[in-house]
Amino acid sequence: MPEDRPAAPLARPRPPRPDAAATRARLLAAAARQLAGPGGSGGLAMNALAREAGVGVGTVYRHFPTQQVLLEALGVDALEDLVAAVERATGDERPGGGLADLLRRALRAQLTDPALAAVLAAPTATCADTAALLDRLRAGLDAVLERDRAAGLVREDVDADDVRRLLCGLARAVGAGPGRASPSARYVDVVLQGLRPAP
Amino acid sequence: MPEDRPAAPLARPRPPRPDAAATRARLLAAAARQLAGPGGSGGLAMNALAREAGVGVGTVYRHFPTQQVLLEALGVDALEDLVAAVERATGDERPGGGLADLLRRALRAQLTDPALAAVLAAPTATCADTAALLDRLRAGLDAVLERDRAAGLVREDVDADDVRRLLCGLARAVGAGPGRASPSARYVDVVLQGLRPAP
Amino acid sequence: MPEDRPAAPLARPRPPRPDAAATRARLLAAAARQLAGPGGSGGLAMNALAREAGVGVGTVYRHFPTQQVLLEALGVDALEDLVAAVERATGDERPGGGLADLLRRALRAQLTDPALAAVLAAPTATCADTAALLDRLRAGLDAVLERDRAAGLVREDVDADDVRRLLCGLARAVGAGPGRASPSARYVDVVLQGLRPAP
Amino acid sequence: MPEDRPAAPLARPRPPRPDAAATRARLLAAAARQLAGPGGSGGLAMNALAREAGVGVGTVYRHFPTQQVLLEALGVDALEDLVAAVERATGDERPGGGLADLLRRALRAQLTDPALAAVLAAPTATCADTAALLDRLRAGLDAVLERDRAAGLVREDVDADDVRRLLCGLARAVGAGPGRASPSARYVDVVLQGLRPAP
DNA sequence: AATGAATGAGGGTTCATTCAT
DNA sequence: AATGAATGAACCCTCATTCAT
Repeated sequence: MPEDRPAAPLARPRPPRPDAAATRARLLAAAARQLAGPGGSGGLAMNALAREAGVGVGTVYRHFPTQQVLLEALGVDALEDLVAAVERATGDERPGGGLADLLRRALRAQLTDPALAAVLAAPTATCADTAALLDRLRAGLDAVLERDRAAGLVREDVDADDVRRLLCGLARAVGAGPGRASPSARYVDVVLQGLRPAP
Repeated sequence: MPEDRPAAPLARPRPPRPDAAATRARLLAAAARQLAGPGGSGGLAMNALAREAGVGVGTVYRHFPTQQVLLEALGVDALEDLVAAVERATGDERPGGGLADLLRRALRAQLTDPALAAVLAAPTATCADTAALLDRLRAGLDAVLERDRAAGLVREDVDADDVRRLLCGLARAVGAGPGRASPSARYVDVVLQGLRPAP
Repeated sequence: MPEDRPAAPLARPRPPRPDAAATRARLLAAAARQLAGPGGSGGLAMNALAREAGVGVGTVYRHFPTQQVLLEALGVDALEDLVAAVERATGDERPGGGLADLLRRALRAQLTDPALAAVLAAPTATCADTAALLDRLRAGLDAVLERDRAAGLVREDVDADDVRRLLCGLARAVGAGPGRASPSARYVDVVLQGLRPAP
Repeated sequence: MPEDRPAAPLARPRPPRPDAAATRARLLAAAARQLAGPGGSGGLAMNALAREAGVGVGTVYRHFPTQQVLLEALGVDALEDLVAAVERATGDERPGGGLADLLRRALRAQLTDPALAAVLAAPTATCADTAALLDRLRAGLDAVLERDRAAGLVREDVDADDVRRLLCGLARAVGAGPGRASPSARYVDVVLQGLRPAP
């Protein structure tokens, strides 16, 4: 078995040069700063980003041909975490425990990372990675819901996509006023209780 | 006849000339068209608005010095309707009935009129009118909540502003996916049930 | 007869303000300079034009929404002159005289004014004015050709559009080498002689 | 075995490595595709070219330090063919026959290969090869013209460079309208007849 | 009141070219 | 030789806003 041949050239786009990776990281950091940024604009202006990151515009475009691609790249880590949490919850046999936690975590993640909020709210993903993660998110949530539904803990008429949308709504509700920490627990509570089967 | 009175009675903004009123109406109509308009841009480009309404840009600025003012002017009618509904519900002695209706109505109004959604979500109103309406909205909602809370129908820890924010969240949830009619009833249901006191 | 009413509002886009007219003129002058310009680029960069003319970019776009519109505006005077000459030639009964003159004049005009060359070479006009002039050009040339053809002075198989295209070719031939004055007379000669019926 | 010879024989550009030759060929093919390519841009964007050819940009620059060099490299084959045809015509003793054929062929070649058109129209060649070919073209054409002039078949005042320029003009005339096949024969005819001595 | 010309910041994008690996 | 990351000037265009008429 030639375990030591230089690289696995299997359609894997080749390991990025280290300097390119560094640039990419700097760009992502700058973009995150900008997105959360003090202007509050939430915009992802490519030129501004280049300036902020101290690179030429072309470099931004080389790494992220589209703002959408950039956005998804920004959100992908948080999304991965979230998916991992969902899949962990899937493994849990006991009904009821997981969902509350997931909602709380998802809300917190959206508030922390606006890019995640944007990705969750966007109708469709551009990057294959993101799309795959969103699929896993849905599948995992559906599994959790199914389990809890079977235990009579969740309404019949709510599926994973409803949960995703309600999560977007939660983030918005929290964002629509002053105070970010205090209300979010209550709002999650409201939705959680609302997800139970009608008495 | 006081033909020579130098100015209008103080602070009362002289009744607008009929043609100015017509212009204003045309502007609002054009703006509404644009906001809902095709392209889904949702933007309120002043120049485009002027063109669409058949006036000069300057005229737009004369009527609406700020985009925020324009936005509030656009949303004010729907907001008035909503406030009226809330105040009607206030008059109703029977607990429990009004809130569901109000939520449904408010959600529908937001989906119909993006300007209302924006006004409800905005932290602060610029125009005195809007601010007053928002105050009345809060007062009315608080009254309704208080009544229902007293009847044990609503959680203790939710006030009018929470309801406003949750309404914004509802609009977002509906907007974050395909299908606008079907899910909205369910989502309102979820929130309504979630607003009840924990069992 | 109310001869003195302020203006004839007949779908005429209203007399431009004098200052706007001046700006427009400055823009056209700058554009002509640029087109002939030392960079030899022949480009019509809107930003560069704005800089050269000392106005903001927006102003350029206000006057000329498209580079094509600008180009046609640049060439329209020369085109009008040419059309006038053609139509004058049309009035001339004597066969044979006019065509030589027209070709010479058209070539000279193209060499003087690159915008005219571009307009003549372009497949289609964007502005109604230009299109109308091109139509008149064709009609006039066809009349001249018909007259001369009837007198046995011009080949049967050549029409106005062929003449237009050959004129573009002449301009190119002159431009494809050093010396602009001397060869052009000869080249026109060649084409003129070539347009006669084969012996 | 001279394993240690420091460099290739002076000024003779060492026979290219076979893989380099292949790369070069791929680049030329890709460039030709681009130049004729859809979008009709006719541009020779180096980056796009590299992508299309599946090499890095650097490689493009290694092979063709300038766009001009690339252009000449692209056109050189067609130019060689043309020169060969001219020199064959030179060998022909009979006056009159060759020129018509050469013009037709040259026009066709330009329409087929935009790079040839560009090279013929360009004031000066950058590459020695191209320059040499252009010299041979001129010499050959002059020989043909001289022969035909002696036979009274060609005007006195036209030389090889005029023919080159008229050829550029022909290509332009053909290109300045719809229909590429039909008019070109006629246009060549016009020029051919125009090149005869005035009657 | 109304007009619309002018402004110019700013965001989007492309592309020739250089250079470290 | 080859690579491709990085650069940044230059263009494109939109739009909020001001101001003289």
